[in-house]
Amino acid sequence: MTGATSGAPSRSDAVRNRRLLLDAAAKTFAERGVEVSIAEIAQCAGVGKGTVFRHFSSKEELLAAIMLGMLDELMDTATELLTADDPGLALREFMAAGVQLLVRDRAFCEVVGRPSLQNPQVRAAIDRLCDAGEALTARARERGVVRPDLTGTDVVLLLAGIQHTAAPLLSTEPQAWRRYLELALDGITARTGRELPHPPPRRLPLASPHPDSGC
Amino acid sequence: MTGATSGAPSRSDAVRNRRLLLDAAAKTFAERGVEVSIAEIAQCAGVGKGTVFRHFSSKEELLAAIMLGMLDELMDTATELLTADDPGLALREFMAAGVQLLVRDRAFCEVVGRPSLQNPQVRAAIDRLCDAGEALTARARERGVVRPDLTGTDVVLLLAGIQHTAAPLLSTEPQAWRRYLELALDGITARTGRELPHPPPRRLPLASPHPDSGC
Amino acid sequence: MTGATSGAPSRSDAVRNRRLLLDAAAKTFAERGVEVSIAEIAQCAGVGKGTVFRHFSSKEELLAAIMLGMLDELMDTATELLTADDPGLALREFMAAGVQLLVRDRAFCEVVGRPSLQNPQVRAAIDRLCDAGEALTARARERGVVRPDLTGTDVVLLLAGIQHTAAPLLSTEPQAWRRYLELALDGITARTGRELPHPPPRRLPLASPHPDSGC
Amino acid sequence: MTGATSGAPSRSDAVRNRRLLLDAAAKTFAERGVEVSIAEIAQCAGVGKGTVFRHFSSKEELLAAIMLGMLDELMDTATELLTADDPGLALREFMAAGVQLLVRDRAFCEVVGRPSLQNPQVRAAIDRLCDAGEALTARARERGVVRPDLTGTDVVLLLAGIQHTAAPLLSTEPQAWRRYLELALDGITARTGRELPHPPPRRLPLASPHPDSGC
DNA sequence: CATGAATGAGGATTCATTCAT
DNA sequence: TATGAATGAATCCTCATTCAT
Repeated sequence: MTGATSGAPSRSDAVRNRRLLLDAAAKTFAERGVEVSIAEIAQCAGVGKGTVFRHFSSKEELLAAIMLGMLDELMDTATELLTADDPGLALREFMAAGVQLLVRDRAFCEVVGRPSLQNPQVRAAIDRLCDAGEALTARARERGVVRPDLTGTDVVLLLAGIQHTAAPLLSTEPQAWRRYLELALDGITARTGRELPHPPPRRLPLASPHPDSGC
Repeated sequence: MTGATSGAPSRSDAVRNRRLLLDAAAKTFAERGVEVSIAEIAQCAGVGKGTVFRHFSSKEELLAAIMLGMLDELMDTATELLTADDPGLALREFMAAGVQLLVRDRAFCEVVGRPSLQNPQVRAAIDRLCDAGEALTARARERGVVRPDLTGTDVVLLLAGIQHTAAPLLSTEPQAWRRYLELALDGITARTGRELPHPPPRRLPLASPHPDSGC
Repeated sequence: MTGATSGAPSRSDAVRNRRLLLDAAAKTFAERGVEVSIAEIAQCAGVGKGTVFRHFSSKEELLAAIMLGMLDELMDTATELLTADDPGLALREFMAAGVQLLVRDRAFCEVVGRPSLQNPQVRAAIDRLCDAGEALTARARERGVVRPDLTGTDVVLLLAGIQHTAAPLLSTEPQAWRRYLELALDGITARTGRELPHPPPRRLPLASPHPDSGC
Repeated sequence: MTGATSGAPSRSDAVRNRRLLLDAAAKTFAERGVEVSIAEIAQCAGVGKGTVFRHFSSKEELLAAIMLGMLDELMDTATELLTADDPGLALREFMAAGVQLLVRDRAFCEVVGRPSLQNPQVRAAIDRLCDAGEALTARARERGVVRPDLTGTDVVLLLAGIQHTAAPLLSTEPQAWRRYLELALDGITARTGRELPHPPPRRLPLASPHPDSGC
């Protein structure tokens, strides 16, 4: 349920430390991005650096665990919203929840579409999220409240896009994302008759958009 | 017009090296982001590390020079489009140009809304770009082809948002951004009668969207 | 008493390494001056560079720790001598101890009156040393064995002066400083009736004697 | 006469550049010490870096040339004073001149007793200076105005010692050296009956007082 | 000759990760 | 098991010196 990557420890203090660590890491990553040092996270959690590596074999893995937690959280929201009465409203609420998550978490933003996403479990979680997004979208499509060629993956991708649109404003206008969410909603509900130009994505390929290349 | 930050050298070999350097840096930053080391850029340019610092007194300044070049390029596009016949089409073309620029350059994406933006010249260039965006938007607003409360800053912000939306797809679908540009255009041209929820931004504040905080 | 700047580590290996480090740094600084690289000190101590920075957060701090140790040592000598029977002899012994310390340590010489002295703890230690010097001098003045306008700060300043006078000879004549100490003692015990020309210093201002200036 | 180390150039612009360079280097070394970069000296002289190396094959050599100039200047003073009426006053004036030279020149201070002094021409100039100092001292000794075992080398060494004694005060009390010059004069004129403890130096050995040693 | 561009060794410092206690 | 000490690769940057223009 938690998306733990390492086998969950059994001793109670270990369990407690893992919790402490995840909370501290989540908070620190959220505030300062993926660049925070392990030392800082450890200090924030009140444990030694060694303990971090006992629970997570690398920084990468710790980051993945945090990201998984957030994805799972959003996934839960999506699942709940699947049973909502108004599919259009449900979609809007899903998007609002997703954007808010991103807005509150700097690392989450940095990770989306980046190498860390190569982690298989994170990939799987995103796939599940896209599926849930698709389910929400399908309901909205059926009701005709969104354009017919909109996919769940589009919706998930838009979350990051909306956050990123608002990003430069957020420090002074923490709610500015609502403006761009609204704009996006107007975009996806527009019935223009025209199809969107590029074939709809089904799944995220998850490779870096700017792959390395020799010189 | 050129956006050069350091005085251009006059000797032919220096000019050539500076060109080599800017090209290598642009290419490397574009592909790998702002994290690439100076050593790598130097190697890519076929010069010594010291030469980089002869031309640009710090990594920051080199990055700023590249960014300024790109911003100026986009600015030029905007200026040209200001005299186009169809204001709606002009706006679309401006946005397409901007998104394409971002799509091709990882560093450019990373720099937008981030600490590097603190560089005064880059800030000024972005302000100019927002002004140009506003001019383009104003013309479109007057013709009624975009919603009345859309600003030039909205438009500039959307560039990064659209790029970011498509980012995870770009390595396999390099043109995917067109899909989200279209979606955004549908959003900004929608005449819903409703105002967008958050007051429109006039200028970018340029502080980090995720300010540090203690633990 | 110990003059440690960083909290002393508790683990036995760390304590040992810190000792190794301080000894190596003291020795290397003493022999080669403040310019020695951290790498060299680390190698001399048989530890990695990182270990140096674990114990001392910067080269400056390491240097300060060494200097503080020496100043404290001299301070202890001064304190002991304060209870000696013969105030004149006590002053002489204090000066001999101080000059010897300087003679043995190149970095200590370089640090006196130089920017490193900006370190608040080192400044404070020097102030304390001047106070102790003043106490010793006061006793000698009362007995009439030194000129009436001689201050403790004069005495402390003379330590460096005497060392520096002898410096060029020391490699071939390690005891040459005794000659100039004697000369200085004759100077400070002289009862000429004339006052020394410049008002006596009370405390060391500690700014660089050759401040920068443009060209 | 100038102590040039490189053959004096013949073309008039080269002569002029050499002069410019020496003046700029003297000024810059004086103010900032031996650590100033060649680039800065070149800029201060208004010439290119290459020109510095055309005239002086290394920074070391440039420094030596400056030092030679100063030593020659002091030497000239000494020579003049040899014909003065009052040998005691002459010695005092020589010492005052020497200390003032040091006080005004940070590099000169740094160089005395340091590796740069290994330069043969500088060594020779110092030897000559010691000889001149000895001549002045001899006259004073004959008149009985200085202690009988004082040598010219003692006197020269004392110049640096006096400057160094006053060094920490000089930025706030530029004339403080006069206090310590007086103290030194009282020391060397004292007729205690006792001989100074260490055999008088005849010549300066000029090796670093803190020779390197392996670890 | 004069210039200043290019070089690259060297220096301080950071940080993920390993490992002895 | 938890700790934090040790490590060393990697990074940005400086500067004396060389050399093409």
